[in-house]
Amino acid sequence: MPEALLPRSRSSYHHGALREALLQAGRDALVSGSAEALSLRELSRSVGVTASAAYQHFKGRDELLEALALDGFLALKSALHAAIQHGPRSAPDRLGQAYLDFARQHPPLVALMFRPRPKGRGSRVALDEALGECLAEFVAALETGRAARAGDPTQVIQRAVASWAAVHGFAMLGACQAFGTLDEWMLPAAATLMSPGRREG
Amino acid sequence: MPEALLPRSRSSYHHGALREALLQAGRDALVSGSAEALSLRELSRSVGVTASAAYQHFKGRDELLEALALDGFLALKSALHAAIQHGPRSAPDRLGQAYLDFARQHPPLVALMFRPRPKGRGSRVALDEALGECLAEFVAALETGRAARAGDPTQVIQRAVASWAAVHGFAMLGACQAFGTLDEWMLPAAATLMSPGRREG
DNA sequence: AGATGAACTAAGCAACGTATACATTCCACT
DNA sequence: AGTGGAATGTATACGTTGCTTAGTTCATCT
Repeated sequence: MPEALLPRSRSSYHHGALREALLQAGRDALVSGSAEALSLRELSRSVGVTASAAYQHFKGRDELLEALALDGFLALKSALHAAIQHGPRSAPDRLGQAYLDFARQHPPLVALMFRPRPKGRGSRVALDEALGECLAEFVAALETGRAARAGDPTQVIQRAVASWAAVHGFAMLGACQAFGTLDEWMLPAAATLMSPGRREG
Repeated sequence: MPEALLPRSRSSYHHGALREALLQAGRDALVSGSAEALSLRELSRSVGVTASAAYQHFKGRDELLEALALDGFLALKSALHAAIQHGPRSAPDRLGQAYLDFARQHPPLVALMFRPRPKGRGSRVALDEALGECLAEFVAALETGRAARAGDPTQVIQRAVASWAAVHGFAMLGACQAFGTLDEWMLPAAATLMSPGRREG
């Protein structure tokens, strides 16, 4: 645990980095528990602070969850970016694998990131931005293949979203443990969908 | 509202069909609100009964949610079954369309149905059964094409799950309103993924 | 008629999210 | 250095939630 997230001194009145400490506690909680079970009071308690203190940094529980979701998208983007840089197999394959790994390692986080949005909330621009950056990684992965470069830009994006949807579907079905764990054939099937230029056997 | 869901008489002590009334109230609540926001107390209140009464029919809130999820899977199965029976275009296309329609019409329900399962809960056999019946509809849709019949059974199922994952991914990305609404190209792209024998222009 | 068990009510507990009022600490200006 | 205001924390309280326990009413069976 980085020192910066601890109170500056044992008896310090001010925490010093409460917002980040709360987010870190939230990340930790999301490793094993669902976002629904995440309690603002318990988070505050775990960092040694009153519940009301959290309201200095978040408008409420929902805004904290939104911050955690944004955090998750940034982490996902990093993971995808790292995956397509180098390694065996094709870039789309590596991207898909990285996506499924991420989803398998943080199921509650992914559920939080992609939960249905309440009707007319237009205030999620930061989330949409991060979403766009993730899409850019899909585009980048597809553009490493020469075939994809031929299509016009909108078609490239369309293919990127299709790829995203495919791996995301596998990730979600895997997370809810439909059909046991899909591990045996999930990965090859997902890879198949990820590479639109080829067909399986 | 069917008469069977109403109390037998105005001053009746016993409700008479409380379990189904609670489920119906839950379905109604899931039309506009998330499962997280669903309150057992408010549900009971809305059907004119004390909260404790619900515990005669469900072990707790979670079991009620599970019953609603099961209900959702049965509804989904019916929708898929009806879709592949007849209509224009191919059966897989119709199935995919029906799936996306269902997801768009009941986003909170779908989120509940496919939420990540808590680790070692083995008591969801009914849910797994309904899941299997939905998968059967995907298999049936794919088997209307002659190409799919050639593969061995495990490969057919693999293709069915791949199709499911593809449309499900689109449904989820659509539900969380990534990229605005994906309507413009979501459907054709999804249809592309659903029909593994063809490729888009 | 009397008993038995299912379905409900009443009352109460701990925990939650949130709002308000107050206390403390830090920063910037003089 | 001293001071005032903003930032950041505490204390407390309100209403709601899930759930438990103990009592009440009803239907049914012998």
